[in-house]
Amino acid sequence: MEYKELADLIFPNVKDASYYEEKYPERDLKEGAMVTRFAPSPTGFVHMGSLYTSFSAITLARQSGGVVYLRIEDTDQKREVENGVEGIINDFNNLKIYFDEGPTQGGNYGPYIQSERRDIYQSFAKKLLEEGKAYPCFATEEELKNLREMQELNKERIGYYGSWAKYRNLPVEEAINKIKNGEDYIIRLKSPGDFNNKIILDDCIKGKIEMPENDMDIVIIKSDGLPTYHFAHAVDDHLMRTTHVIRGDEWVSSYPIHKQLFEVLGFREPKYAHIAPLTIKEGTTIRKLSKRKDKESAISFYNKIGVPDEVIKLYIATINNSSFEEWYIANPDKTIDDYEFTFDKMPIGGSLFDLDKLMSISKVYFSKLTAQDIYKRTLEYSKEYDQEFYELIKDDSNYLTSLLNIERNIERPRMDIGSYSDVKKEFWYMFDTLFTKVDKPYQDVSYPYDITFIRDYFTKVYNEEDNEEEWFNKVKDFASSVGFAINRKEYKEDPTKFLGNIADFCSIIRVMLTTSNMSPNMYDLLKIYGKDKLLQRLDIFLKDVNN
RNA sequence: GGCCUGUUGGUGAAGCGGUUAACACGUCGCCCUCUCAAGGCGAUAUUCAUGGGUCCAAGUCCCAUACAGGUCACCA
Repeated sequence: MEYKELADLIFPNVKDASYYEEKYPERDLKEGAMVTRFAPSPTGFVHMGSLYTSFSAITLARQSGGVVYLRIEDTDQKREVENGVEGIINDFNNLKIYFDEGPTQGGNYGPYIQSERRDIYQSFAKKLLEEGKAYPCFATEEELKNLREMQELNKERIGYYGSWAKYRNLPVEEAINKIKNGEDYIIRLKSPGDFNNKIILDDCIKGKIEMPENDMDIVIIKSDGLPTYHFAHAVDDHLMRTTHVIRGDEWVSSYPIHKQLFEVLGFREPKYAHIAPLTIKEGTTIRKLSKRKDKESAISFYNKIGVPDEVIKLYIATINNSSFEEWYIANPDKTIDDYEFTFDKMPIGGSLFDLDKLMSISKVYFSKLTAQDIYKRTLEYSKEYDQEFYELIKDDSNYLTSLLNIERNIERPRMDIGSYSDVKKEFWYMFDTLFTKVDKPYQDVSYPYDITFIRDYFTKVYNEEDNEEEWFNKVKDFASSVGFAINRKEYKEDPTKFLGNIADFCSIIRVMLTTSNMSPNMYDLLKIYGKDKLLQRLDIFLKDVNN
């Protein structure tokens, strides 16, 4: 009776908890369907870590025929970021990642923003108060600090528990009086636990973990009337009928609190899957990938360098399930959606984030695209990030597309492009505007012999109409006539008999056009560039190199 | 400090009591080739942090030690 009076005094105008139990009934889903969620705080943007965790929640729900929803955990008003919620939702939209329920699309289990659920938490807190399972605590910051110091001094476990919990057994009338006097307070759980008891977390990923039972009188409602993470977790995941709580493994150690909360509230406990964090090496130490320190943590980083979102997803799938990569190599025509992700293939410890690996996945990804596709996306990319290149390619899709087609429509396509920005790096020399901008394009080029014969090749031999075989035969004939070996073995036997090998001859042409001795197939490049322009570049080349 | 977790090659990792210790990235050779990318072949862990133990048999189970990470708020 006294408890009831106290509860009514603290929360006079909230609905009975049973109201919410009825409002949010058990979901009608088929056997084995998982209900998962992604529950970020509204920091304003999505980063690799959140993408990684949400990926598991989403795929597991989808492939089991279940439901995944987005819940915003904004119970810390001090951490409020302007437009934080919108930012996150926008990022997910841009990545084409969709939730079944959430702040924007709604759903039957909302609201999906915790600050809008205040009354719900208070109803359940009131219920606990009425049952004597929670109590108001009037401890000041000062008192708590002293308590901590005392515990440190005595080498006791630190925290608000057992006999240290000063207000736990405060007579109810006194509590009522204090409240009526306007004293500040918060609501704490009256923990029924014993630290010497053992409980077991049967984690879907990590397996069985034994931990001591919780005996801390943790805060459930803060002085601003909002719940702590722990309390909100229990209430929300119960009411939203979550079956699998998939979250970062920094939460493992608070599991005893959560288990107890579910018990005290009379809720059925969900299954837990604790995901190991993405880590990064800094010098010799390994630490969690930080959204503030690490540039490769931001999705915008990949947008900027032109790595497609799909590649990020592929990379995440690769580290999320150890056998995905092998499967994907064996089934190149399938997509992520065709793969069945399972808990037992998820990493238990942290995974080191590896940008090299991501770029390698990207190259494979690009090699499967069509030239038209790459052109279209490069156009979009350069419009935003490289205006100069955009102007060069926007009105002539054929030119770039034909370049991108070199060695593409074959069984083993080229794998040298890993981002939209690589397109320019790969073909810049094919655009005169870019080429003439370079100060001395051939400054590092020199030959131990006179190369003016190359003019003869272009004026007398080179014919744009030739097919590749004819072209190469003529190259060989000409090279041979000016003193190059056209047979590798012959050249190896006695190099002094020749000016160089056929490869060296080809390299002169290649360097002339590209300034580099690495390039895609030369026959195609020459043909696409065109003979008239080749002669112009030849002039520049001979002038510069002879200097 | 308490509690929890992890430690397999240059890197990410597979492995669940008996395998030549997968696979991928990287690196290095050779082959192919007009170059590069790709591709083919091969080399990169006599050994799974260290020390004990259990067992006919241990990377795999147990115990210690070391190192690394997480967590111990009116933050999530």
